[in-house]
This record gives sequence, structure tokens and C-alpha cells, in this order.
Amino acid sequence: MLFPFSSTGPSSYPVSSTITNSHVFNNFQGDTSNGFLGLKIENQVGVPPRTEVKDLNSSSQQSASFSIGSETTDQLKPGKKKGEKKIRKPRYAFQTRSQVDILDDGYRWRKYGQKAVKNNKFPRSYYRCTHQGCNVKKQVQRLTRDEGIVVTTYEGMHNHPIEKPTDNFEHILSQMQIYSNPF
DNA sequence: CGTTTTTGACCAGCGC
DNA sequence: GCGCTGGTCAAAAACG
Repeated sequence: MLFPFSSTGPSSYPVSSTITNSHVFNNFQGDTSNGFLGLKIENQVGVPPRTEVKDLNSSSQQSASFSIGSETTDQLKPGKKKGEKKIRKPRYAFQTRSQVDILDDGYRWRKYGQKAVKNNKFPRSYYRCTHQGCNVKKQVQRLTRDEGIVVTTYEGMHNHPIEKPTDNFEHILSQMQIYSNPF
């Protein structure tokens, strides 16, 4: 039940992320119609990452849903740096039901900003992938009406397999096999 | 000691 | 043109 290799069935991949405990029971609908990787919801009980401890109830019913309009045609600021094209950035939003903000998907993120949004009492966090050349950005926002809902918006695609934290290498290898199919 | 988080400042786009 | 809002930068603190 760990990682079914069914090409049509749901692909759940247990990835540990931060520390050692990797109680990951994530069933993500591995549709990947756009070649995007699935998300991973972790519910670690007892070892909070480093920010602050939410109340980690065991009612971690994670249900990711891809309902957001993917390609929001937003344009960037024109001519910011060297001949950078001001194309629209496809965004992939994920609504995930989780108590923790840190939804570790196996990549290494560096937070580069945090802004408070109107109509939300929770701030929005901006993360960026620390891999060289992999300028994937992600922002995590929590809905104020539903505290249990975390909207994670990904921007760009990773051109790197997956950062391997410090877990069982074999497991991650298996996951990477799953991941390296779409392209 | 290196890396990441934090937090205010800064900047660009949009609305009025 | 001004002010607001959203997004990024960067310096210093904090963490391992």
C-alpha cells in the first residue's frame, strides 16, 4: 500500500521531509495532467519543524483538489532584468486540508517573504526553491474562514528530481522513478 | 560557521 | 498623480 505503481490508480508516495518521523499517509490523485508532481501532506506528531507548533490533531483528513484555474494569465512587470520575457506564469493552486502550513513536498524551499493579505488574518508566505536554476516559487496561504485549508500555489516547474532529505534512500529512489515519467 | 528565517523597505501595477 | 495592494529584496537575527 505504500506506493502502488498503478498508472491509473492513485499514487501515494510516502516522503519524509524534515526530521526523522515520516508518518505520511498521503493519497494524492496522481493525475498529473500537466506534468506536475503531486503534493505531499505530512502530519508529523511531536516534532514540529521549527516555526511554531500548531495543534496537531490526528484528524488529518487531507484532501487535495485541483479545482483552481491553472493558468491564470497574469503578466509580470515588464522588463525587469535582462531580456526576460514577460510571459504569463502558470500557477498551480492546491487546496490542501492540513493543520500545518509546512507542506513539504520533498523539495527544499527558502522563504523569501511574507505578506499579510486582506480578508485574511493569516499571512501568506513566499517560498522559493533553493536549487540552482530551479526558480520555482510557491506561496502558501491559509484561509481565514477555514483554518484547516491551506492553499499552496506553485509557480513554475522543477527541473530537478527531488531533494532527498535524509530518509531511506531506497524509498526516495522509488518515488523518483514514479516522478520521472511525464516528460 | 553556513544556511535559513524574519521583517521592514522597496518597487511595480492598478484603480480612482 | 497618488495611494493601495501584492510581490521581492536584503540585512540581520536565529538556528543547527
